[in-house]
Amino acid sequence: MPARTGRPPKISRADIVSAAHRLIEAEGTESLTMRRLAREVGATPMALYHHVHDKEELLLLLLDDYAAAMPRPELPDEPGERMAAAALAMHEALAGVPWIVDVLRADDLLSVNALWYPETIIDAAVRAGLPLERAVAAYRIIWHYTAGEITARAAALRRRGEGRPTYRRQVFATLDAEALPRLAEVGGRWEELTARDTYGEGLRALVAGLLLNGLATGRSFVKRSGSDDQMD
Amino acid sequence: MPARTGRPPKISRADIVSAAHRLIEAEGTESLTMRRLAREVGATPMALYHHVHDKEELLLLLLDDYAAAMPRPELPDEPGERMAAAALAMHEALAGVPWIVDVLRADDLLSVNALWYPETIIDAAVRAGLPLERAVAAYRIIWHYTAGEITARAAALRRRGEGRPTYRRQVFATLDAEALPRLAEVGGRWEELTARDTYGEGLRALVAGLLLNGLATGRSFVKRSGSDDQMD
DNA sequence: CTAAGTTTTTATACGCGTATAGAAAGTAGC
DNA sequence: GCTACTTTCTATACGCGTATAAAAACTTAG
Repeated sequence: MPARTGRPPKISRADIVSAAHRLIEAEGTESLTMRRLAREVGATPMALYHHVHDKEELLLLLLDDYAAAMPRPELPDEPGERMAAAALAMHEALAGVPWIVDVLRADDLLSVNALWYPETIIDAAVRAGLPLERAVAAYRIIWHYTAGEITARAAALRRRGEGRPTYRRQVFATLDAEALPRLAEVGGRWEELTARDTYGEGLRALVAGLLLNGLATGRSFVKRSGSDDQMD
Repeated sequence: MPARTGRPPKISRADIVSAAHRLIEAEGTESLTMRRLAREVGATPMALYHHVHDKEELLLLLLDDYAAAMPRPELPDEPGERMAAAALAMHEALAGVPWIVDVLRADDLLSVNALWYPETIIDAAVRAGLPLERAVAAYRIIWHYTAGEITARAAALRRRGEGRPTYRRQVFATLDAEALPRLAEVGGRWEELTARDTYGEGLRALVAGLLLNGLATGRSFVKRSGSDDQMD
């Protein structure tokens, strides 16, 4: 029964998504606006909203296509390495998407086709000996770190893009060396140091710490200080 | 010489910032728009732009006031605990600012009055035995994790605020249990598990891993996989 | 053929951040 | 007092995401 009731659609969700891909490819991220996209598919802006709930959903659909196309890396067997490798792949995938920041305000799962990453990381954590609940927590912690790093990376890129007097230079110029000796010591090297890619380093530290914590009976080398594990 | 040349200002940067504070206090974050704020100080919207570069700068100024007023916690002496305590304080401070997400797209330093946090964390890392460069890297890694966690937290709050069918429920409903066994195993408990506050846990793991890594001569328990420490 | 019902598309409008151009309101030099 | 010069503020406009209401284009029931 291909005959449906109601006015026949002029555009489809797939049309919209593929037009969005084309648009981004051809004219860059900034050209992807609902109005421009509507012109591209030959409809009015509001027509789009019958096919996607809002712009954020559209970006998620784009990301989903993107995630589906990403190659999945060979994974090492050792659980810790496996977690790290999957997280690095996730990071690499996200870092390649220029509009990612607009979608990273979402939660931890992103799109259906991206679920391979949490699945793999959680599975590796379980194989490392963590109970399922803690493995989920470990994944989320890794996710938070990853999303935060990507966001900062995008911000840094943006900063270089604009001409602005960097603000940080101003901060370090008017820095009170008595109150903030370490920062003063770093001084002008801040720019240089923060240009380095420390994702891998942080990730390895994080994984090491998570597995250490999860396997040991003692909670952590850091004594619990009373205010640091409330439930929100 | 209090006599300056040019048209005398009707409003000042301080006026704007304090009006913004009032506005947020009285009517919530969403009411803070440049146009509304202009009405509040009795000027046209564009007049504001002679005192702040853009809205993001305004938010940074607000955050700066906020950071100045935040109490600074007693810090333990043991370096690892000290790092964690400072980071927890930073996290707590940020988590209390509802519009923080709009400002977290910025970089690592935020505002002048917030510099106490990086200073303290870096100092503690140095006391723990890390060379200065690695201490800075450690701080940035902690920052990325913290910013990411705050962003996700805000997203979760937003999600609860809207009525939307959660999308995650939909994801887990149509989940391919063969391809994604761990996620299927978690199933409906995802919502519950991800509502938990894991910041403290992740932070302890991170600090432990960072200090482990920094002090040991070997790089990490994770073998370097070749693609994970490029410089960008 | 017509009337009702359903789905999709259009028209219009709102408030947003902010770019640009120029008017307003002072001081300083003559 | 007039003219320059400087600083600040106003007027207008653009494109953005999207809410709301109505029109358009079908199918189905009678």
